[in-house]
Amino acid sequence: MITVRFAPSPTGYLHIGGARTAIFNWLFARQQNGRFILRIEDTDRERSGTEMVQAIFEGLRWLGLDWDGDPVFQSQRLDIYRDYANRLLREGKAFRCFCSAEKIMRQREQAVRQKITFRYDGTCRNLSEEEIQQRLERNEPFTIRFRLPEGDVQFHDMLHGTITVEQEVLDDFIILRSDGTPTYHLAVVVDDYEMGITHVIRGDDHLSNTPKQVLLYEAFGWQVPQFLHVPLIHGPDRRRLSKRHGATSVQEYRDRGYLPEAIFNYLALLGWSPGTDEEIFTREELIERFSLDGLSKSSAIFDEQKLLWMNAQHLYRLSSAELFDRVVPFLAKAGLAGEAELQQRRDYVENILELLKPRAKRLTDFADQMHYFFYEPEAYDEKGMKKHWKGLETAERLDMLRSRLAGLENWTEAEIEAVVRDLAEELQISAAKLIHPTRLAISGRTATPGLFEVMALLGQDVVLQRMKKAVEIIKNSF
RNA sequence: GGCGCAUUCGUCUAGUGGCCUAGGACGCCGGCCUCUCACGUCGGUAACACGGGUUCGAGUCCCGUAUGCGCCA
Repeated sequence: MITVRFAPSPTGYLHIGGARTAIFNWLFARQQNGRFILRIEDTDRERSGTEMVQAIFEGLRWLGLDWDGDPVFQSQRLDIYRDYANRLLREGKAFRCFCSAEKIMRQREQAVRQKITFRYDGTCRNLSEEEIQQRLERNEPFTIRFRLPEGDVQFHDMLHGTITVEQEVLDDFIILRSDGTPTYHLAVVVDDYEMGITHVIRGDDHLSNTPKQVLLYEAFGWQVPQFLHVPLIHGPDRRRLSKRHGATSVQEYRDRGYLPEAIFNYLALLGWSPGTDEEIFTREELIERFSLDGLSKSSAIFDEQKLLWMNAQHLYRLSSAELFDRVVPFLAKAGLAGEAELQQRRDYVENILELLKPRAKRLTDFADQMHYFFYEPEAYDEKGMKKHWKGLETAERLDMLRSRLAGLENWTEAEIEAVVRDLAEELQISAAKLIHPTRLAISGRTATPGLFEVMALLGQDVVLQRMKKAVEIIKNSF
């Protein structure tokens, strides 16, 4: 059985790039009936507050990425890493290094100045037993360094193929810091081994680190997992996606009215292709279609335009009942109406939603477009007034239409339309000459869903009242 | 600076030596539909980084250069 993992560090939000890596792992696990485990890499953090971790969980849950078993916290495994470091020490595959951080820093700076690559010079590589004992007794702080073996390092990456790194570019790297905490390389190898990870699917920013990890696997005598390094996501300026590019956390997109299924779909297709022309997929379809060999090797730029389009696609596919549940919090937040009132008028709201659905791209688009379904217009589109309310004859026509509508017994879309079109014919004008002024009168806007649908939904009383008010306004403006 | 990885329309991508006068999608532009706005639909715009090879034939294989990204930080 395959086992994969997603191993974020708790930053207080789920990063878009991390989310995509998680999606690839999850898709692979679910398709293979394998396991998808979560590991929180919180050793480097001074403080990894529970809120920071909760934010990650929340983001994953929102995207529908459920994980198997309990998450593993590196911060609770410090003793384990120390034990493994000591094991390498005992076996002579690692050694204590008493060089101070300051000394190493100086050497590094000097290397930079001389434009040469810094490598640890091996000062403590072969200290005598006595010297080590003496310095230990003096309580000198030390790090544990891995003793770099002879020979080049080679490993296989499922995407990139065989990668060879010459021994010269590596050095005796630190695996345990002087404060007893592990470095990334040690922790990741120990954890992946203990968690039984079979496939390490992660961002290719880790590709350069992999040789060191392979060396550790070999030193421990463990089988190396399958590696697969996926390319990173970049911003429009081709740099690695970061805060500078605006929203980078899934939470921000959620708050901006994006659907989790749309983010999921978009991210899955960013760096992966099903090999066909289809683009809109549900999570289930993606599980079915996903394949590691559809992954692309080059980095992809995050294109919010396309995400927006995809969001609209998923929005449109939602039933009005589903849409209702999703959009209510946004309507309430925008102050359109309280959640209780919206629930009470559920049928009415769902009908409105149905009309607005093909016109919305985000959940946040609805509140504004729904305003006139809840409140009488206080202002009218200025350009619209100039264009559609010019002249007293408009008021006369509107008034005529109003009284005819008042006599309508069956307030339905079809009946309303018949009244409007008949009147237009009688007056020998185009129906548009009635439609546009009326639209402005009842919505205050020039752009709405089909007028007759809107009128039918609004109800006879409301429509007549608004038309009456508009007639007055037009008359008074002359 | 060293090393690693990458390079097809503005963007996401299809393409695994002849099916490629390079396909799809987003965006943009235009037409249709139409009561407006959207949706939808039809059409257009636009790319194999460059230079050498290999081959009867290269977007596809090899080498180099350039550029970008990443790691060492």
